[in-house]
Amino acid sequence: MAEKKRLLLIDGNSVAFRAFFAMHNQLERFVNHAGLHTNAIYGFKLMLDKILAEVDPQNVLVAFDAGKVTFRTKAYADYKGGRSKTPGELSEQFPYLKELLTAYGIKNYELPNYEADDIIGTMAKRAEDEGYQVTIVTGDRDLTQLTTDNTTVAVTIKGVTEIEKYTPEHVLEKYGLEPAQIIDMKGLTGDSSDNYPGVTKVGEKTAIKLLKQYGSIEGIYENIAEMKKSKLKENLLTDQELAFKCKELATIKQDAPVEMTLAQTTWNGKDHTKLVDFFEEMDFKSFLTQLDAKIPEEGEAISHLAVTPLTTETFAKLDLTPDSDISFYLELADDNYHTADFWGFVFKIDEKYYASRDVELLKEPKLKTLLEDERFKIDVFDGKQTYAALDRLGITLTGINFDLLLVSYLLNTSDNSNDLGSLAKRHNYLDVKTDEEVYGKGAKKKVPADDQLYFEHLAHKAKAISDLEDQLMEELAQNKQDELYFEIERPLSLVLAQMELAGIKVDRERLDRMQSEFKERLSELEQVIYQEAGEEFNINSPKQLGVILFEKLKLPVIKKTKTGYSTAVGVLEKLRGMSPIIDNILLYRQLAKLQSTYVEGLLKVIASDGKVHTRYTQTLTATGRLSSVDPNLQNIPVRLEEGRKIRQAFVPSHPDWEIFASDYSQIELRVLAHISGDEGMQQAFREDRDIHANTAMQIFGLDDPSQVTPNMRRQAKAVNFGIVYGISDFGLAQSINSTRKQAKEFMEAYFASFPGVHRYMQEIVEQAKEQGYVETLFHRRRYLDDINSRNYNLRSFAERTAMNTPIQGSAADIIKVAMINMQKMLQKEGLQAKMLLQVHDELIFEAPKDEIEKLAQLVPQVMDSAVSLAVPLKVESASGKTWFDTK
DNA sequence: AAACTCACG
DNA sequence: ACGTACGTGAGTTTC
Repeated sequence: MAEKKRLLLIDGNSVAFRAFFAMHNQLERFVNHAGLHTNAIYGFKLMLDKILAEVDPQNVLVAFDAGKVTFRTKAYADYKGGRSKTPGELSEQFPYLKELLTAYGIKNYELPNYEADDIIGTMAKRAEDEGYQVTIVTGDRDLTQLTTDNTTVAVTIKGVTEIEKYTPEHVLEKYGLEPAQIIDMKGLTGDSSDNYPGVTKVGEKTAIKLLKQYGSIEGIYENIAEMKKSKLKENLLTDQELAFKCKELATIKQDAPVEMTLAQTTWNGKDHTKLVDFFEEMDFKSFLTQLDAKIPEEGEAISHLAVTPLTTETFAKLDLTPDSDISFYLELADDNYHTADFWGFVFKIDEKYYASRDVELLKEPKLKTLLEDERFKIDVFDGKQTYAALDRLGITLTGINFDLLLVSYLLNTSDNSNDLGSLAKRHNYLDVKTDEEVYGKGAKKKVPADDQLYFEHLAHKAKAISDLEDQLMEELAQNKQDELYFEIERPLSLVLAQMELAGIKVDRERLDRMQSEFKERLSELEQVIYQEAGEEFNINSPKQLGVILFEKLKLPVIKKTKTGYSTAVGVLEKLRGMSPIIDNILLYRQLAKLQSTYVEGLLKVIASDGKVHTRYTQTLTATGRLSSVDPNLQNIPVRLEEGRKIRQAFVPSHPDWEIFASDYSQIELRVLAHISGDEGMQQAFREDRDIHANTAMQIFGLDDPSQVTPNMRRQAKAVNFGIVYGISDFGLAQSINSTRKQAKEFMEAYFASFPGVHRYMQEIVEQAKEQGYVETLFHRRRYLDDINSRNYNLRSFAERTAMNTPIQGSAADIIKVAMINMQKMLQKEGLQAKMLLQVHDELIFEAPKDEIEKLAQLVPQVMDSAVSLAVPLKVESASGKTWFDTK
């Protein structure tokens, strides 16, 4: 069967609105030389590119609303009444949006008396009758009523380039309704944005329930006599006329007098000249560069580069001076650079490229010097990885200048892909493929056999590093992030590499013993649980466990997940005492976790030197924290005694050495006291008071610490946590197992006691809404795209993030500074001690016994002088034979 | 690959 | 009317 023709229909007003508000926080950054706002045009263009590439349509039409008066306003005077006026910054963009469409070769259409929806409905119907496959793009979920087997409705979510596609199956899955029933639902619920009310007290949930039972509004009223007396029935009867009216309003016309024919919507592609003119007029520089990059060869083709395969013979050609512009890229077979096979390397030296598969060449004096002599400044992608991998070849990388990965992350902490190709694309640099494109993925991943193809890919990487340097460093400077890069992140990358390379010694025998102990206890527990359940099942399967607990044993269901019963710890704890099986399951879970994740997990990653070498991800978290992988050494158990014993397996790498650990006490709350300027809180820290007890006194209105009960302190501690996380009454209530009302009272009492904190919370959210991002003490920046969203959940989440990120992120900044200073200090003092681990607010070392005393003095001193805040930083230390003993 | 659960700060 | 505490990584089951 021949492939169907495809028609793309776009709801112009709706998508423009979405684009405008999605980029609302960027509003003032998108203004062209003539003073025109361009954010909606920009967003619209991104959406167009994406959907055109995806659908590859033969016909395209963008429909617009013609004006305020439509047949709906005639039928219902208040239709769309009370809707706030379109902002001037948006309405001025519409004429240019139409210009954009013209340049894209796309027709647009509007029809007096009708809305864009009706044009779309009508065209969709006509096209379907002609055997087309139709895709509709809109920001308005109401259009899902048009969904059929041949019409897909793509609703923009979260900005404009992400879409959710509705097929009849998806509508059914999402609402439990047929597409045609959407209008019945709207009739019942009304639509506040269109200002028609529907039936009193009927929301989505109720509407869906009614429609599942009666099929349609008509069906409901035919059977209403049989419904038993209820408030709902009363409301349905009172608002009967309204329900039918609203259904009519919600129904999209499929027979509007649209004059545009299907044939007239044929799409013949973009008009390149017009596009260039238009982008120039809009000052869309990045789009212009993209056009240029794409001109040489139609489509996705990448330019060719001449690469010299490097051999001992071709060394002679290398023309090097310290002034040379050098980029270096080392290719590895997978992302564990401590163990990965070497695939090759490339140098860009001025305008020439040299590549080889044989990394042994790097050991040749000429190249080794190039990498090790600090007079040569080298640009890289991921300096930490390059440093650590070269260390395996006995080479110490020195003179790192520009680190593309690191700089790109600092510019936007949400951009955390670590593929050079994808990362370059996000900076509008398209002349390098992704690794997946060149190497394939998963089991199929392999290095290309063809030298030409492979070396060119490497060369393009080196070129991208080099080409992006100026632009990104400029942006860094504009953001006032130079210090963050030069003084913190870049030096830190080498400190981290050294810590990873040092690794921490693991006592394999100890883990082996734990493994057999856990194995025995687990199988005993297993038998007991089977007995109590009356049958054998997989205890590790939440699904099977749910059936046992809630169906067979008929225990009450506390919480559901989207696929079934929740069996999480919180739930099981509520069921305690109702059946002996619960305690056994909890214990089983605890031991199974320790066994699989920690005992067996750790045993699996012990290297041949008897150590584990984690990798710290420096460019991942949105807040600036590190993370640790393979293994994760930042979540080794500590809270429960049983789990804490895992730490006995972490030992010094030499006899007569010890483990030494120091941690910041309450660093996040101290940071908060500093940045909020709250006098009372600062005072409490200056006097080194128990901060949770202090909070308890404040919120319970006590005047003496002796009046603070353990329970009050516990609740106050939860409030302090809540404050750091960006408080919500709901979240706090959950954490102290209390009511929302109670939580709200705590919050109010807290804010009354700490007015500076209250003011900070309001101001930071305000600031985030205005500039679209928040910053830490050292100008680490996190963009909050949803901060002005109309979606309550998205917006609330962004608001909490705005409150939390400067706190969590500044604490991360501080310990990073401490780490750099510490590494220098160890060197300066000529100590053998080694810094091994960082766990967000603590540093872990190993050292000869006779250096411990010195460390106990030095480490806290370095840590608490990392920055100077309005409150002192407090550091606590401990040492012992194993990590377990540093308490 | 997604969902669930649970370990850490 | 709605559903959230902030930031992570990893193991197991299920589809």
